[in-house]
Amino acid sequence: MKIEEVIKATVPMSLPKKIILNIMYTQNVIGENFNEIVKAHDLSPEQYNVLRILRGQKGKPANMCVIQERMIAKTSNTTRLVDKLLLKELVTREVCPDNRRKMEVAITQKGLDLLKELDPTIDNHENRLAQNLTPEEQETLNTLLEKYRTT
Amino acid sequence: MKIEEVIKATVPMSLPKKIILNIMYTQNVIGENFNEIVKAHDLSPEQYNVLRILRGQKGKPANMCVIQERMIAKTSNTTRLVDKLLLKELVTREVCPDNRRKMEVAITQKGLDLLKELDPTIDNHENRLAQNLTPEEQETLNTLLEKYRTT
DNA sequence: ATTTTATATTTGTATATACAAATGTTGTGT
DNA sequence: ACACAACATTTGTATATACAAATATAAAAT
Repeated sequence: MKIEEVIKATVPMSLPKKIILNIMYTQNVIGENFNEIVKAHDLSPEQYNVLRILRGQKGKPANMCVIQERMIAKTSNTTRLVDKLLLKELVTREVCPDNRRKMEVAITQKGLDLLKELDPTIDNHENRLAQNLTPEEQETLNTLLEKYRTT
Repeated sequence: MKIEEVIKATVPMSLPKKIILNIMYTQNVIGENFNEIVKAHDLSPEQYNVLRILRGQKGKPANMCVIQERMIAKTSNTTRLVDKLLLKELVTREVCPDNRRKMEVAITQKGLDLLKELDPTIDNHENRLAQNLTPEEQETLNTLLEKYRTT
């Protein structure tokens, strides 16, 4: 469905404007599905994201600003996200012995188990959308997005 | 900048996953800039969006569900967005005489003036990002995004 | 050693969002 | 006409987000 149909545009739009609306709307479509998946396991998308980052650390704990800089939405409130994950015992949080300003956050076995349980559904979601494109088109889309946002 | 660098990925990712992260992150970059622009005029991005929709009506008022279906984020609370715009006298809201369930929302001259003032900055923002791509690449990006989210 | 500056995280608060329930109105079937 | 379903919008509420200010620690400057 063309973006003009999605927003039922009444006036013609420039190509740059269409691109922006297209990206915004596509993100929304992705987000809605993603939200449903993680919500079924009592996670918010951002909470899932933090767990994913911590798993990527492969056992090494991450401090708050490392988590922050790896998140997609750079303005998320990491403290409160980690608070929520702590309550569910999906992560641990301790003061860093080398630098008492920093916190060491690590994923627990329970957190790893939850991610493992979610993995197939998430992968499926990612692949289902990408299947609309050939592998070459997928590469092109990826490259164009990166080029597009070059400052 | 490649998406792997943006989120400082420690493990290799599938192409479908990269595309999703790329779209989410690009939307974030766009959104941050856009937010700054409209915030300088005391609007939220969604408030701007409603004004834009109303201008597209060319004088004809729109009722709430028409506004809703033209928005990018389909879960926005249109009532409260219009409340805010009313307070600033950027729109009017009256009960529809033909069907008292419906409301007729229209943009005021003050609203039109505000949009006109914002237009060059918004266009500039849209064009600046698109300039990183050739016109052909812009077309391709647009087409691929639409194909990507085909259900 | 003490003040200043920079860093890391947390907290407060106002606003926004998501989603269910409530309200009021219109259309339909009997 | 009356009951009931469908529709359009609003309201309540819990949670999330954005952003500034506060707190605590460490590093640098004097």
